[in-house]
Amino acid sequence: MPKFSKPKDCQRCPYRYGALSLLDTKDVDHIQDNCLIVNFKKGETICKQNTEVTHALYLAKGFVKLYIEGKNKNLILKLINSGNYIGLQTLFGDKIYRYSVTAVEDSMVCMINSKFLLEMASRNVDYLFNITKEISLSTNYVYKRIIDINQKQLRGRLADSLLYFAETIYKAEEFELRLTRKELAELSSMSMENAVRILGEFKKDGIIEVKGRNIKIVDIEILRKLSEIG
Amino acid sequence: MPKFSKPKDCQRCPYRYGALSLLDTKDVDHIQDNCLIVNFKKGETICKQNTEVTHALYLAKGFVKLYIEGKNKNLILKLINSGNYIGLQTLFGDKIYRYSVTAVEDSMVCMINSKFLLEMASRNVDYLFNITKEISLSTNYVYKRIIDINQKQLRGRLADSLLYFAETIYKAEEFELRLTRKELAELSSMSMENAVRILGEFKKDGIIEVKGRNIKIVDIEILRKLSEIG
DNA sequence: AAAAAACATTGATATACATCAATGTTTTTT
DNA sequence: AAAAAACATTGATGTATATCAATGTTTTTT
Repeated sequence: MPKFSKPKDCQRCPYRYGALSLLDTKDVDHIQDNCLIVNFKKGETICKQNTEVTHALYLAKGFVKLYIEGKNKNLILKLINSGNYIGLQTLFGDKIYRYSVTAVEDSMVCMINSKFLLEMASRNVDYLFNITKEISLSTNYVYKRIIDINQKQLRGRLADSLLYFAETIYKAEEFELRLTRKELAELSSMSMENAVRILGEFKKDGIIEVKGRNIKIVDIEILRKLSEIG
Repeated sequence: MPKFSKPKDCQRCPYRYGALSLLDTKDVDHIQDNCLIVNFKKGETICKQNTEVTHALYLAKGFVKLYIEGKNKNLILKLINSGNYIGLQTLFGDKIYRYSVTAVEDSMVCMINSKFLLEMASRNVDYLFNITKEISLSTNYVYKRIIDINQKQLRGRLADSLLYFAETIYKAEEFELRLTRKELAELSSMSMENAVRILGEFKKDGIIEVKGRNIKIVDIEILRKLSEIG
């Protein structure tokens, strides 16, 4: 079960949001007053699709997956590392979560009263500008995803996922995938069986090395090519 | 070929953007100074995927399609009626169009220098707030599209498109579809042949009436059900 | 008004992918 | 340490959908 606590000192918090520097001391203190720290254990749900948005969610520590729940299967839209807000656009849109977020690893989330955050944003142009930028970039990413899902086939999509890990999530060509095969499949928009099969193919072809959840990318250029041809 | 002209009086323009009222007279005049009106004929490209964003595009008059160009086929993400900005998030993101926009009907577009618009937005919180809201809502829409494409099958997706026309675009259950069958297919993420086939099925089942590009929805409830079950 | 081009329709065929099924491996629980 | 549950792998089968092909209709061009 999630454990709650109040933040002590946001100003000097090692996990604090970069753009907090755009606010003056008083506003940061206000955030602190309107914030609750919640700790989630691996597998716990941080927010649930179709429910009302009452707080802005800032991922201070941990690793989470953001996914859309479909009838039979889910689609993992992105993985989020610490130091980022989770889905800002829901705050400004119609205030209903379009997705669910679950902790892939134990995570610490700062929940900031959304009404308060909006009010504060509407007083601080620089801060709002920064948020708008983030929303925009994340929208661009969804544009990329939608066309990849729509047009690439299995190999191209799995290559995309592997590149996503190497270039965006782990920033390394060797990493321990912290996802199950099923989750890898949900990220790549395919069945779990096919994710396994193609992982095997890539391994056989010497593009990657796989040992359980440890993956090493041997030939990233081929992956890039596979991603490109789709 | 597009015809250029300078706006005469944005303040009293019948096609002007609703949120212009959030700006003072001086800023509206500034917009006017930094704006160019361009008329596009049906079929002409308004902006092209992967090119640099230099202007904000406001659709004053007309009807356009916004689509992502893939290798073999395109995906129409949305249709845009007059009175709306076209893809605001590109202004705040990395300034590269993630999509192309083409006039479905003759259209009049106000092109506002993007640097100027950003500068002005960063001085007018209310205006920026309004823009952020629009970006957010449009992102939510893409979230919906991505899951529909990913999980629904042909019938469900075509039902979605028909409901989109009836509820959002034409706001009527009888309308002249201003798209070709190929475009309808690109909007519904399927082959043109299947779009035709399923349209035929729906007709045979008495759900819609079709005569060329004229469509009348007879039983919208069944469409809603088809959309829901996917 | 004729010719050309674009658009629309329908059936037959091919295929990428999911689903099903059986079995093995690892992790968690008791 | 044993049992149960979750996770992973591989092959066989089924199916939704794209592609191919042929033909008809409408629109545009000359």
